[in-house]
Amino acid sequence: MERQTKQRKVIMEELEKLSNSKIHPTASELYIEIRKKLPRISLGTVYRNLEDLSKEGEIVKVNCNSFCRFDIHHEKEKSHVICKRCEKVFDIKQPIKIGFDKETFEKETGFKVLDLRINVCGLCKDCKNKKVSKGNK
Amino acid sequence: MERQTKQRKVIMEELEKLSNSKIHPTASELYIEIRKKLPRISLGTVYRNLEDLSKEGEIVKVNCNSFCRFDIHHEKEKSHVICKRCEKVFDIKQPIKIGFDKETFEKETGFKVLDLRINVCGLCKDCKNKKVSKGNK
DNA sequence: ATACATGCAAACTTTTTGCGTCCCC
DNA sequence: GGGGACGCAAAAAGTTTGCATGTAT
Repeated sequence: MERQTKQRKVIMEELEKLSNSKIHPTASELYIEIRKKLPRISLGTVYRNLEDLSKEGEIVKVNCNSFCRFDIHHEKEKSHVICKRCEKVFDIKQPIKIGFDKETFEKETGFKVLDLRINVCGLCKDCKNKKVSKGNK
Repeated sequence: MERQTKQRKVIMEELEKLSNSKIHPTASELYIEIRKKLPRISLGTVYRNLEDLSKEGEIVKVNCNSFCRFDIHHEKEKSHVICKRCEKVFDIKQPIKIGFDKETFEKETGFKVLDLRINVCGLCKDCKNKKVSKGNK
């Protein structure tokens, strides 16, 4: 049903490659990378495809503070570690077990659960040790 | 240490009132509400205070898709239910239990954990039943 | 008194969109 | 061939910031 364009294919490939290297790029980081293969691709196309892929459940959009990062969709309940300062996203080794019964919740609330996100927010090793005055981001 | 201004006080009061009514406003929704009490307050002030309060751990900033919503900080591990379509944030009654050992994680990774967020993403009762064509948001 | 917060408006960043063209099915 | 996707550029939306002024301590 979705048209398989050159652009869409390369976007998926690059995101997959980066995600496998534990890098979860922003739209523009991915755009820069993809331009090495498709120099005429537009940022709008990257955004449009990432949005579609995310709606289809092919990839995961992780909301950081000022922008989003993207990850390929391995499992339904993948957790992400997010640094509040540099806004990088890291993976977590083993999945976090959570006591949540989707069926009961849906029945009780009428809410349709599409996915569960566990975000561990804090400061990464690099940012933790940087001194910060009030002004810093 | 933090200066107790009229603005800051009212922002906190209003957010508390709304949160207690299970409403988790965006910055501009809160701004509109606050202007009823402080007509000359600026949106910049609302943003500045929300940012500070969030850094101090007084409130929680919940990243939805296109903007953020705010909630007063009750517990360290409060979960939020987020509708992907209307981007409203709902509370969840009982806390979700999760198998995550902060100390071990910090020791293993060097990451400093500030808080844990469980986001249940999906479609709320109202949005679930609305027909959507590809164009819709 | 003075340092910090505010109001205002302009700027910035990220993301979305309209439109004419291209190309996948 | 036709409709959906693309490139381009402009716009939108949310958030941040510089500066002069006001105000909490």
